[in-house]
Amino acid sequence: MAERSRRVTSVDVAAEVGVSQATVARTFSSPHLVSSSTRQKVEAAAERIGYVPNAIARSLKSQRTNIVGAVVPAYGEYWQSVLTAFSRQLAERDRQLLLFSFTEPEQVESVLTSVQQYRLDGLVLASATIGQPLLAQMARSDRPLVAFNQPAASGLINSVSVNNEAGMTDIAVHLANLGCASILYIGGIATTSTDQLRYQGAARALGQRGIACPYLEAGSFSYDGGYKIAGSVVESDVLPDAIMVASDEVALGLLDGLKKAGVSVPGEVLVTGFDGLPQSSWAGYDLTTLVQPTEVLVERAIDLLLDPPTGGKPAELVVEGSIRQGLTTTRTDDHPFMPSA
Amino acid sequence: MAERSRRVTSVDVAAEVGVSQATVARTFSSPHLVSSSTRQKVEAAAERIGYVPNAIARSLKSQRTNIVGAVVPAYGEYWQSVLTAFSRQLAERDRQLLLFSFTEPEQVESVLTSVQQYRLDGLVLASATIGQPLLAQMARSDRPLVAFNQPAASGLINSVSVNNEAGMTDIAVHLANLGCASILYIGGIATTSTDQLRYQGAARALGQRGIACPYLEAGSFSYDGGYKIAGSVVESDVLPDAIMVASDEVALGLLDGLKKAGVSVPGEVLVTGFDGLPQSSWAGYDLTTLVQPTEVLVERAIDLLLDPPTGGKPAELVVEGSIRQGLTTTRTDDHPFMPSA
DNA sequence: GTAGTCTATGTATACGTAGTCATTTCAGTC
DNA sequence: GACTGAAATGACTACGTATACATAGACTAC
Repeated sequence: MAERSRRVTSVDVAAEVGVSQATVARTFSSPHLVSSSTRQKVEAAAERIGYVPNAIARSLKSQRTNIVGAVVPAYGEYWQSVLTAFSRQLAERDRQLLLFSFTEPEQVESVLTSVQQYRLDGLVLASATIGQPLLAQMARSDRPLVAFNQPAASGLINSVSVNNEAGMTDIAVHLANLGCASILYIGGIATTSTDQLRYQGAARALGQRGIACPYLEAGSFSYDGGYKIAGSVVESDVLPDAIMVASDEVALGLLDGLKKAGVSVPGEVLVTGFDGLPQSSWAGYDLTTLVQPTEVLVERAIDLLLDPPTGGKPAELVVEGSIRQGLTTTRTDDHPFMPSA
Repeated sequence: MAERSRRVTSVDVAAEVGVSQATVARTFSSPHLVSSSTRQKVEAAAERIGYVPNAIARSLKSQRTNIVGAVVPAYGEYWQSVLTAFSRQLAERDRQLLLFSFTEPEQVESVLTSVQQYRLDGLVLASATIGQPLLAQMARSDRPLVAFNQPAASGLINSVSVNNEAGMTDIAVHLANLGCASILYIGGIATTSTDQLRYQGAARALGQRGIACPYLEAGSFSYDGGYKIAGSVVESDVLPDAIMVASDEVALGLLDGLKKAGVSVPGEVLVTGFDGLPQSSWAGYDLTTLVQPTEVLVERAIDLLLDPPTGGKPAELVVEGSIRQGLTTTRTDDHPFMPSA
């Protein structure tokens, strides 16, 4: 009692019950190999002396950690929701999530070297800002790898994405059907593949209908980016009929920026987003947006991690989103443009 | 080439360079014990044959994982921001974050048994819904434990919290100084210590000024909780001068609910929150709230985890928040009550 | 020249478990 | 009652590293 007791191991339990260490180990890792009578004795003894299996030792021996890593940007409403979905769904499959977050794209490289030290069962790369060279390097790893909503990774490693192009096309068609004749597109960061695909989806659909679609860059995928760029939009002589924004968070900033500038939505201009954040459906915004099927995307990604397809080219999963219509594209009577007029 | 090469270990590097395995290990874990010439040779060889230290084996031997666990609710804007802060600050200290999220309070117990298997360097318990019995059980663990914003844990394990009571007092005084004579308090979940402390801070300060402060429970700490309870508030015959809400997320829901009901804020009623979420300062809401110093709180928590105070009673850190005044408590001319009138 | 000190390295072992192989137990059958 | 196959268990080793201990050399100080 005077001395702090040593760590309790499976050997201690074995001694307590009078069986071998192997039997104790089997009781916890493959119970079906142990007779029910010994199993009960072992479990009782473990409980009594406070034995808890050591996952570190198990991982070393079995070469499996039951842990999945995720490299995710530290900021952004969208990534936070993705993270939550991963954590929850992994827990349902008895896996844990080891989080590697980063604030600057330059940090990713050093993060990845850190990642390699843990022999994780798999790794999710979730960011639009991991460059192709780095991806190619990671692809040589023998661990399952999945790029999440990072279209640039296609062909290099397994990837799961929402259909960015088709999604934005849906929104564009929606706006065109409402009679919009002039549409401004606000992107996040023009160099990201996500941004490019979404813009292409919009531009192509609108081009076919003879509608121009100038591109304006917010400079980030943040609320502030959208709020600030509202100023530039208002300064121009004439407002477009509608503004398509590359992401919900930017769109929410834009909405507030427009409101402050005295521009009415949807009265003077329609606004749309992309992602389907919870906040977008908050009554204060009620943004029309393309809802990403995040739960499905995450489920597919985890599938790819836990039993990866063998051989051949990397999988390239694309899942369709669905449009959610909000007040920001609900036509009102005083709307300046009338398709049938 | 035909055969898949084996995993590369420190033994392989040792053979390549012509030194012992111990020297290779020292090169990576205690470089100062190795001469710079050998170190360079070892590092070069490691790079050449693709050696990466195995953190699992290191952890098993050294009894340190360099990983901190966090038990956090899966939902809620506030917890997501806390999580991000932890992940980022831990990365700065060369630690990783293993995430254990849960959706129902009942899950916590099973999560904790899972947690024990990983011999983590420390564990953050961040939720208002972990009961005292469970805490007492965890307190017997030999690993550093910190309760984050969970006042009920005081005395049982190390804890770090914002000063809930003083913070809400500040808000109450702020409202009283604006001349509010009738104030309604909307709590999240009445049984949580967080909720209780915040209400006490409000009720005491207002009581001293002869202002009643009825308590209404939203039933959750969510946006929806606030949105729905707006209905109950509006139904009552007379609106209070102000509504104090226990958390920002609930307050944002309430604001939208009031707006939908046609109640003007701050025209007809003032509204305040607690937490200081980014969304609260979005122009669409501009909520008066008590801003938690999250970065500081997280820093203190990590300090307690990484070098825990020895002996004595558990530490009980309380950090002061600061009020941020927004439009929701900015008096307008058409305000129904006038303190000097 | 010798004792002492310090640095750099090697040897050997332990961390706690899973799984391979061998051995024992046992129920079932002719 | 001997044989058979399956079920249950035990002995042993490997997973890849960190570190205590020992040792060899280089250097200082008398």
